[in-house]
Amino acid sequence: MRDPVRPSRRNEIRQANEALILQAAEKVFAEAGFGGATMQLIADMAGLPKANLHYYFATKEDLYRRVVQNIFEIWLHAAEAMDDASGPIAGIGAYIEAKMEISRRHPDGSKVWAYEVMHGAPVIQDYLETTLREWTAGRTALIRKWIAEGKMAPVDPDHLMYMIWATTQHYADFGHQIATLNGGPLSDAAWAAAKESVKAIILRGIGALE
Amino acid sequence: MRDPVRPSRRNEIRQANEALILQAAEKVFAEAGFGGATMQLIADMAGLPKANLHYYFATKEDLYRRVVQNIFEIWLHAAEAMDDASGPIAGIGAYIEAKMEISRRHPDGSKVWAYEVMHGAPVIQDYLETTLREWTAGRTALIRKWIAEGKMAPVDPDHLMYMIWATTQHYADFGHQIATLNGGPLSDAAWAAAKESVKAIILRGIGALE
DNA sequence: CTTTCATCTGACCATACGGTCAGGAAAAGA
DNA sequence: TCTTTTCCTGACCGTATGGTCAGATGAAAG
Repeated sequence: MRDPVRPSRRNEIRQANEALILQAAEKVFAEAGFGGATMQLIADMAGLPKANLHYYFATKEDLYRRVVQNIFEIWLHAAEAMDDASGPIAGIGAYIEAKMEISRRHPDGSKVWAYEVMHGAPVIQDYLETTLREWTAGRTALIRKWIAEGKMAPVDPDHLMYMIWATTQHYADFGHQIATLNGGPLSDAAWAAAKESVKAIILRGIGALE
Repeated sequence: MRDPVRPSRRNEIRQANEALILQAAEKVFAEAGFGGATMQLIADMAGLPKANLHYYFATKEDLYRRVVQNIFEIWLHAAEAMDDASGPIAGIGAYIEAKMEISRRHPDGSKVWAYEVMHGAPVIQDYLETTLREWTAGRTALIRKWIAEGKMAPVDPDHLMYMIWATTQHYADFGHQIATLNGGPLSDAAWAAAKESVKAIILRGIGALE
């Protein structure tokens, strides 16, 4: 009997190729949208024959769905720092930092998500209605608690979340526009300044005290 | 000689059909992206034969370019209220209100712009480098002036603009996600609350005093 | 070695796409 | 009315796309 924990050579091949394809697909979907992306382009970027893609992912939609799910899970994890915090300055500050860092490291995933939602979320509507809804309810409850404890001003928690999502993801989704206005991609220092600007305005804007 | 001011019957036809096609195109491009949109879909939505579209717009790209230019000009005009103001509370407040209203009235245009920028601005790169750059420089100069006059906190004007753009356009681009979390489209009251929330957080966040 | 099964791939197919074109219909001018 | 110009459209074309499949290749099991 084979040990399922220690991956066999075959499992290694499968995992490596799926990761390779997903990485290429994320980039192509981000650059061209679902309709503009072609399996041939993704195959070329992954360095594999097109037929091989269809061996691992039955259809273009399957592949796209996996890419969207990836970024969604990354975002969900970003809020863990928020839950452990005792107040908005630490909690929301850490969440903003985490989201900004994701925008910097995974701009393509962010774009694919934006593309998906903008077009009516045809493949992840169920996620929005279940996982994201519950997730948001939990975080807005935490914000309401902080408001009740007098740790921040009585702002609408939903609109606050939208502002955080919008602003942090803007640095990924509209990175090209920002780079053009900036005269080139943001440097390390410029990214740090962006983080601080966003944190400063939002934390002051919600009257965070602790 | 024909009077060029009073439009002839032919000019009426041309103007009406171009507007009809542009309206349909904006919707289809917003729903499907450039690659996912088809001339046939746009034609069906406009109620015209596909060949008729090619009579008014030579190529799909020409049509797309016109749609993108439309929303860009609408946005540029939205800042006029800002220029006339004597301080950030009136100026930035009015600008946010105007941008929010556009997100509500022209969500499709906003999505097409987002799509275009996200994919590297292939058809409006020159606009970003010229018109938008100058426009932004003018507005950040105004903000710097207000800061120098002690009318607001010394925030980075560029990142403030990004935050305003990101947040206001989020209500258009991610309107579907917001509607899902909200349990349906935003009501008139909910839109008003959103406007007030955004204005309150940002104006407090930049320490606006006048 | 033999068998088995996952992995891989060139060649192929039906479909749908953007765009063209010849010629008809309608409006404007003479 | 006759001519000219614009407007309109069904039919068509070359191309590119997502997806299929038979069969080759390579790894593991007996």
